[in-house]
Amino acid sequence: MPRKKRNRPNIYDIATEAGVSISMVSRVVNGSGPVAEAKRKHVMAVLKRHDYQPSAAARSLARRDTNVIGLVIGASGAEYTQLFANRVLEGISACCRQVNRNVLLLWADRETDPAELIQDVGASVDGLILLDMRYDPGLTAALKEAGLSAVLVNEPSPCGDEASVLMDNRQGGRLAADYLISCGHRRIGLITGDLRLHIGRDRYEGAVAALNEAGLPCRTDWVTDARFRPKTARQAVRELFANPAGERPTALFVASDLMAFAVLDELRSLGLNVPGDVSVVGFDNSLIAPLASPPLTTIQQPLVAMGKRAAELLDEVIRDPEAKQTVTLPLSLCERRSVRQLDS
Amino acid sequence: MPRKKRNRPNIYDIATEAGVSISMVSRVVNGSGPVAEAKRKHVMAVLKRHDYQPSAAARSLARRDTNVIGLVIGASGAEYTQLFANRVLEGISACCRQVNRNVLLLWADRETDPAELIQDVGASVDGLILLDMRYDPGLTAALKEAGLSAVLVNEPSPCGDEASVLMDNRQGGRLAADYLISCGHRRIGLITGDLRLHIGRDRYEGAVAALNEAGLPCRTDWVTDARFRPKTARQAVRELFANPAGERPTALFVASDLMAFAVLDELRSLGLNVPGDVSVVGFDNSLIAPLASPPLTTIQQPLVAMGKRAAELLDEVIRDPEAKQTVTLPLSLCERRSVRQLDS
DNA sequence: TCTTTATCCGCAAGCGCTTTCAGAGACGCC
DNA sequence: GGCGTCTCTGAAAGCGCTTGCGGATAAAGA
Repeated sequence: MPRKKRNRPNIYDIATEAGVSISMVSRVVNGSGPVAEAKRKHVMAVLKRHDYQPSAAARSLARRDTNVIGLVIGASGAEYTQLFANRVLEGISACCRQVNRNVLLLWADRETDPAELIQDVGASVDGLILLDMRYDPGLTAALKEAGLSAVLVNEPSPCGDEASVLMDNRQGGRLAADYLISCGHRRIGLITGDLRLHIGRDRYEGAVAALNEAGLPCRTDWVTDARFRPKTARQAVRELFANPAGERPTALFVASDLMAFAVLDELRSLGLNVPGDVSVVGFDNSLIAPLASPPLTTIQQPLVAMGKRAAELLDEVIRDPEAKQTVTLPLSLCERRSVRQLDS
Repeated sequence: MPRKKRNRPNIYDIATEAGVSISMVSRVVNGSGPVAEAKRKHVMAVLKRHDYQPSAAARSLARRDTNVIGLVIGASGAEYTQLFANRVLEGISACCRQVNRNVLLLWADRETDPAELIQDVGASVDGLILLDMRYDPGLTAALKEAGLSAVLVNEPSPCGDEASVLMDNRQGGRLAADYLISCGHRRIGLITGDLRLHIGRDRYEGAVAALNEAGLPCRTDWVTDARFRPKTARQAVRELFANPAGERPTALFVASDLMAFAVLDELRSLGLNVPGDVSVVGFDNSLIAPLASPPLTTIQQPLVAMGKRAAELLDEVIRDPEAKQTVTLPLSLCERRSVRQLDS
């Protein structure tokens, strides 16, 4: 281990060269305390000249904070969950860069105990953003124990113990159904995600609400809980369109792109044309949506915005632990070519 | 800003309670220096009892290192590049966790100047892993300037200035072609990535080499440089199969899953069955591969392994900057259902 | 018993920065 | 001219940990 780079100038070097005390330099660097304008300029110049960069370690030690937040990415979902994680991360990163905060990456695979993880890194971060972690009461305890603030992303905090940022799945579901309705569809089928999960339930309820408000009955034989599983979704389609005699939906709202993808494929193999014979709108606007055939109209998650907001929120909560709140971001519609305008 | 959690016990607390000096505690914690076994045990017990966790900041300051590595993720590629980043990240994370090192996340969007970024974080990391960053000579300079070691992932270091971990695209291309050949295919078409990029070129050359070794001519009218663009790949397919009279390939090697996806779709709309009429193998084994219809046989990138290796390599390089080397990892075949065994 | 070595241990000097506190000028006022 | 009042500035005390070095203590050789 090389002893030290020791090339970087420290605060003493700067102070000496500028002919002032280190306190002076510190104040200039941090813009704290009163400093005569002339002197400030002068020190500033020396600072620039040397590309002075205060030692993060020393600063942390003196300030008793770290200027670092931890981002723990849960591996709760399947791979495609992580597909979303990226965008969120992008938002977080952008925000942190602005306020000059660093983000520590914590990967929580299935075996890692969240509490343990928190304890491990507790000393090296000011706060945590928990992404796609299944909530667990022990978590709140661990956080308190470590004296850390946290914000949950994509997971509500049951007792309001933590701040959280969510997307409005209900509104998303409503959006999808409303869109279909506005395109003239009256016979709309629902292939939902797992109704035992708030995420699946909300999307479903939103859609149903929209349907009801439009005076459209929600036929129970046209809704299937496919549990977010593409295979199950496929089967749902087969059942839905099995009977050539019976009445069929002209449009399907599918609660995830992944399922929608399978639905599209199944429809095709049934000889049904999309959007000619049946329209479909998905949910997520994941990377695969534009790749589908036809490109999938879907509901777009505000991923980057969620990341940004989470970072901001964490900032607030670190400053004032009582400021915790939960913010819910709206989704939007991303039109592509899987929905047909009915001109009836 | 709350003054301080100040609940965490520090080394003095431990020392006092154990009735020894802080040096003792430090030695026990770090397993350095000679310590009588009995005392060691005793101190250890106190340590456990309090869940003592040394302050990272203080330690960094004293040791003049940070125990943190930076992972800078370039946004060079499109979104789907980041799709891969995730897995690599998983590998890095796993490795770092083992050696108890932290990883700092640096997001380099298009506007961020790498050199500037390096200078910014230079003080807070011991080394850098550069993921999907286009190489640029200024980079080496910036690294040297900051006194940082680095390893490049997915990008060779032109002058060997940095360590790097790559995947063997050439071998991958060869693997794909060999597989097709072993399945009895003799008429094989190639839809390549951008041949001006090493990544596209290598995959192409590998395939050609395999073809040649099998005594199969590589018909120039059967290879198209589609530049990694799905649209262009589509068009290539149309041209390839336009003439019903002419001889057509029975199999296609497509240099990326994304293109392969488009190829599949185009073939379908041409009324061609996969794998009945034509077989296709992709490259990447991205998330979409299993979703294709039919599920895509493809070449699997050793993403997680690359991440692991990169982290290990960085460790070595930090320890001994002269130890830089470039390691190349092999790809493997991931069989699914888009290739047919010819029983001719 | 008296060195000599080996083995353990604690002292104290940092690491580079922040921040309190009190002192030093400068200024205006009575 | 003496005295508050301000405004700036520097000295110094940490923050919590590592580590070189010399002093104890114990074991061992003379």
